[in-house]
Amino acid sequence: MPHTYEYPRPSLTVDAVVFGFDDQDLKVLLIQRGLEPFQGKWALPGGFVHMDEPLEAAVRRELKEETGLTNVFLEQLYTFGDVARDPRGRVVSVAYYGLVKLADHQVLAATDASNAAWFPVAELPPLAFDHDRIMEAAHKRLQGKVRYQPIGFELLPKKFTLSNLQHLYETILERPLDKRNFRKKILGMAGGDLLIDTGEIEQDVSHRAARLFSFNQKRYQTLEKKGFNFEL
Amino acid sequence: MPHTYEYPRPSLTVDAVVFGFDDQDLKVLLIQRGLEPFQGKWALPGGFVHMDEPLEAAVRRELKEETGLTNVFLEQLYTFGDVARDPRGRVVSVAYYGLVKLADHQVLAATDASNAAWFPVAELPPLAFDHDRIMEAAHKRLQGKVRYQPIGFELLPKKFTLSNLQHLYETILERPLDKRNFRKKILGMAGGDLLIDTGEIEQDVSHRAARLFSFNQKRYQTLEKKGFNFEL
DNA sequence: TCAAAAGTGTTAACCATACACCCATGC
DNA sequence: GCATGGGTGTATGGTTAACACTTTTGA
Repeated sequence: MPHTYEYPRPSLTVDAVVFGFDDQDLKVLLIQRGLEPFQGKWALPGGFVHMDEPLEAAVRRELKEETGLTNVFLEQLYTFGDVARDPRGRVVSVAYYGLVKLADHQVLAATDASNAAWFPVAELPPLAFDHDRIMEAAHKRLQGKVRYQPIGFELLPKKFTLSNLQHLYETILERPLDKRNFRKKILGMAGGDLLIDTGEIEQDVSHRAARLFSFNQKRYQTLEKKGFNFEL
Repeated sequence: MPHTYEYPRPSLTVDAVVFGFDDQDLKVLLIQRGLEPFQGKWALPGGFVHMDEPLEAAVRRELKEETGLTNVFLEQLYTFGDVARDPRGRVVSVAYYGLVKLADHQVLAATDASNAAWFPVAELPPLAFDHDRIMEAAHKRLQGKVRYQPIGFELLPKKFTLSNLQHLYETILERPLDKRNFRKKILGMAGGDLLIDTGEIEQDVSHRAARLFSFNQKRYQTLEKKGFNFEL
C-alpha cells in the first residue's frame, strides 16, 4: 500500500536511552539488531513513528515490543537530524531518555526479547548509527538533571536506604559525596518532608540493617507548585 | 514530481522562537501567515525541512527567507509531535529558540518580509497552530538557561553597561535584582575575567555616562572546559 | 570477636542578602 | 540646581564543607 507525496519526506523514528541502576553500576538497555544495516550490532531500542501516534506513545510501543519494558519514566532528550546519520537515507530521530527501577520489576525476565540486554554505561559495546552520540547526550542530561530534579528516585526501588540513594548519586555524578552532609541535606530538605521513614529496615544483610525510606512524591508536587526547588 | 513510500510519513517542519531585547522589553519575532490554514494570523517563523538539509540549517534558511534574519544564536528546544497539532495532517515540528542582538543589527530594515514584526513577550497576539505552547516552552527555557549559561550576552550589543545587563536579567527572570550584589557577582566571576572593561563610556545620555563592558567569550570557553560554571 | 556498614554534630570558611549615600552629567 | 542614573562597602545570617568515632548486626 504505497503512499505518495508532492515533496519528499524524511523518515521519522524515535529512540530510547533507558537507564537502570543495580546498586553497583548505572546501566543502559540495548538491543542487538537482527537486520541490516548494522546487523548483529548493539543499538538503542527504537523505531518508526506511526501516523496516528504521538511521539512518546511511539517510544513506549517500541520499548514494549523490543524489550518488554512498560511503565517507564520518559522525557524527551533531543532530536537528531544529521543528513547522513542513517545509511538507508534521511532519517530524523526524536530521542528520549528513560529511567527504570531495576530492582522492583524483574525486567526482561518474561519477554521474548532475547536480544535485549543491560550494559554498564562505562563499558558499552560499539553502537549502531549515531547511537553513541545519543547515549552521550542522554548521560549528560541525566547528570545535569539529577541535581535539580528528584528523578533519581525513578532508578531506586520504592523503599531504599540513604546509602542506596547516596551511592546512586555518586555513581551518576561520578564523584564521592560526604555521608553526613548528604544525609543532613536530603533529610532536611523541604522541612524534612521529602523522604518518608517507612519504619522498616533492610532484611538479610550481614551488618547493621539500615532504615528504609520512600520518596514523598505527593508532598514534592505540592511544594513544587509553591516554588520549591529540589537541589542536589 | 511525486514521491512514493511503502509506509506513510509525517511531514517534518522546524519552527523558531527568536528573542530580542530592546532595553525595555523582551520581544519575539513573528510572521503573519499569508496562506491557509490560519491565514492572517501571527505565527512563529518556520517551514518544511529539505531532504539534504540538517535541522538547524533548515531553521536558518526559513528565518532568512521569512524575516531576513541571519547569524542568529540558535539552540534546539523541543520537538512537538501531537497528532492533531496541524489541521493539514500529521506534522512534527522541531522547535528552536534563538537570541539576537536587536541593538547591533538593524533587523528587519532591509528585507522584503513586510509581514514580520517584533512583539513584546508580555503582549502576544493569538498564535496559529500550537505556537503558543512552543512560545511558552521557549520562554521557560530561556528563563532557566539564562541563570547558568552566559547566553544573556547574545541579546545585548557587543558593548553594554552593567545596568543594561542587570535590566536584561530582571526582564527575563521577572524579578528585581540588587544593584550592588549583581555587580559584585558578575564582576567577580571567574576571578574578574569574564567581563572586559572596554575603557569606553556611553554617549549621548543625559546623566553620568556608564562604562561599557564586553563579554570575554574566549576566556569563558577556556574556563568552561576546566569545569567552571557560570551561575546567575 | 571481627568485619561491614549505619548512624550521628561541630566548626570554620564561604556566600548570599540587605541596605544608603555620594558622584557625574546634561538640561 | 535639579533630575537621572552611576558607582561603591559592610555587616549579618545562612549554607556548604571538612572531618572521626560509636553502634548494630551477622558470620
